[in-house]
Amino acid sequence: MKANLEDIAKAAGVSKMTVSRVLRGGTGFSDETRDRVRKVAESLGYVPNKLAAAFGADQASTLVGMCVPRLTSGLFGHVLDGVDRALSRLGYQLIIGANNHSTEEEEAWVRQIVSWRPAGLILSGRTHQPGTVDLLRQAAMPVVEIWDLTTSPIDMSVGFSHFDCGAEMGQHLLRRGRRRAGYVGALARADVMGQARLDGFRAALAEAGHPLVASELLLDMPGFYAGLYGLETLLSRTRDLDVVYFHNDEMAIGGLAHAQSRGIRVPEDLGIAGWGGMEAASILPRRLTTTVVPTTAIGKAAAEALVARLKGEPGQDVTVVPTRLVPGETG
Amino acid sequence: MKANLEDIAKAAGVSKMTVSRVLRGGTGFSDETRDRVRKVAESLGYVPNKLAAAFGADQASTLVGMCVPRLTSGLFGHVLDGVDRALSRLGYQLIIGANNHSTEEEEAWVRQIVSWRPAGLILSGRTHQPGTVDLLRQAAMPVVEIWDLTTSPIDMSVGFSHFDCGAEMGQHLLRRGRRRAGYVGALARADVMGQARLDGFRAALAEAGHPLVASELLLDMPGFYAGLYGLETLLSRTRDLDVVYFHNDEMAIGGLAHAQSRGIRVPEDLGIAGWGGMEAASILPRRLTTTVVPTTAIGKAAAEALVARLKGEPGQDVTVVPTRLVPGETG
DNA sequence: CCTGACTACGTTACCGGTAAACCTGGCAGA
DNA sequence: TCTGCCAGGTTTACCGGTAACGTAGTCAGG
Repeated sequence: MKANLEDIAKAAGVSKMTVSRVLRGGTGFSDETRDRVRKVAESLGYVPNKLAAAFGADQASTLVGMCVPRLTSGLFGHVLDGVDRALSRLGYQLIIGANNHSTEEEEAWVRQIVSWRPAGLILSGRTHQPGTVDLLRQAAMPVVEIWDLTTSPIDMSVGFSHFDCGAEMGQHLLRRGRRRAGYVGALARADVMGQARLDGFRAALAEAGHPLVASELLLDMPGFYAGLYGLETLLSRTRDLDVVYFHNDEMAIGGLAHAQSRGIRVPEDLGIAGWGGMEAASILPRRLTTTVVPTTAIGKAAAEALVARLKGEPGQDVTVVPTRLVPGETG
Repeated sequence: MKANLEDIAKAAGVSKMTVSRVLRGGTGFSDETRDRVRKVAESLGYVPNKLAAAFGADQASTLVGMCVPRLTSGLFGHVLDGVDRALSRLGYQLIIGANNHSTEEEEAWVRQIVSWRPAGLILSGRTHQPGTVDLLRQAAMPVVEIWDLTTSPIDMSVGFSHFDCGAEMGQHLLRRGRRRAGYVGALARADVMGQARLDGFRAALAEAGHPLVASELLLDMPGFYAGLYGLETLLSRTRDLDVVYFHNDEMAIGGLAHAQSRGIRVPEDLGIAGWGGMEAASILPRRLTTTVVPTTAIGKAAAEALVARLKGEPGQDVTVVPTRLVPGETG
């Protein structure tokens, strides 16, 4: 990388400050100067140095950090997409990381990223290490917590309540006449948001006087196989269930596959419900009963909240992005 | 962000160079000095400034850029995951972007990222704008092109041949006795890699004397619905097919759903084959015939090739990561 | 006792931008 | 004619690190 502002300045016969102003589209130069500088910059193949710019100005870089639980989650892929579209349009660059549902890994990541002095951060979830929160508050950095809503965010929050998702599904299944519900989940210890859905589900059932009969929590990635084996295990312990709520749609589809292989009729013998709203779920022979999460909208809203804060525009600290329970033909 | 090296230096009664050496774990200081400096840094809540470090050293930052076609693709989620795990373990940070299968968008992204002077880049595909290639060659930056193999990479390449994938599937279906094949794809104009698979498929069929009968290329995201409608459209034009090859597994599953809804028996009336190896495909009542792509392995290999280059270790320029055709029960 | 090597630091000069203060010539108005 | 102002610049002083080099003190060996 050879050419810098000074090289251009010399070649164009102006000072490097003038070059800086021209290339950043400021004012205080004639049209001829502007054209000459631009031409020289072009011919020298000048590539701006954001490192120096962000460092020198000692403020607002155009880096934004985003930390998600897992990069392999289809849902978070859409959230990332929403964030990326909104930010790249405005000239920001996105640094990502995965915390594997661990607040310790999240803290390590945050420390790395903060040392790049980013314009802002987007974190997933409302649970963080105390040190993470201290660091971010002290740095007075714009932070958006997404996915799981909190009324007392570090800075801003965009999302919905996982507890309410679980409760709503519980109420729905009760209205459909289900009385003996089970639950199949995964990553039990680490995934606080899945846990919150289970808590909400359990609470809704208990309140109606038909408490959760059994649950199976696997220490595994929440995918198709986990759903399949999870339902198999659950049914081997307790045959007497009339509906099973799954951690997410992938697991629910795994559960459907297991039911089909055992000749269990869905929804006659057993109801099945998922969570997340993956596209595959809506195209099954029987549409999956699930909760659709507006993933891209959350990403977009988070990015916009962050940018509004950066520009000093007023914006609300907490943005609720509603989920939608979609009654299918499986529960 | 208040404390910097100088603050620590003053508080510890040493020069800031000594603080720099201590905090970076170098040599040239006594144990007492080390302990004192560390203690002071801790107590002041010092957060290193990588911006200044990368700028001052005027060389290799710990940023790595990665550009994928779409962030919503399940396959690329796994590639990202492989890259992220390998890089974050070594202290690198990942900047991502999506090019939407457009080399123009890719070039815009590359220009943005190069101005951060990253340690290296990972790009998807072998097709780039001439300006992109010039820029990268001139910057002498380590670059790994992944996904579609090329024998003449900008710098390094990790992947497999999409043409060969298509050809192999063509040969497989011919061996299974299929003679009248169709193809359903998406994003026809922009997705050169999907196009390469089609080319390979077409070539294999033609060579065997049973050329492709019909194809349907949708200008849409390659998802379940596109597969469903694509097959419907294809069959409305040409009923006389005995197998259909799809752009990817998601579309193939959409195709399966359409076949089921129309009472078309798979594989008796119609064979169906996909590509990619998504987990869902292997759990269908009838396992999908598809090509499994080692996504995570490609990400890992790309990251490792990049790091090897950065450390000056010898490594091969082209790494072939083989795909695996998995004969299922649908084709 | 002098020399040379080694340890444990300190000093200085940058890296490539940006902000802010500072020039300067020409022209309008008093 | 003098003054003030404005367009169109230039100059200077950083930002927070790092590399390269300088230097005082110590110690062993000849």
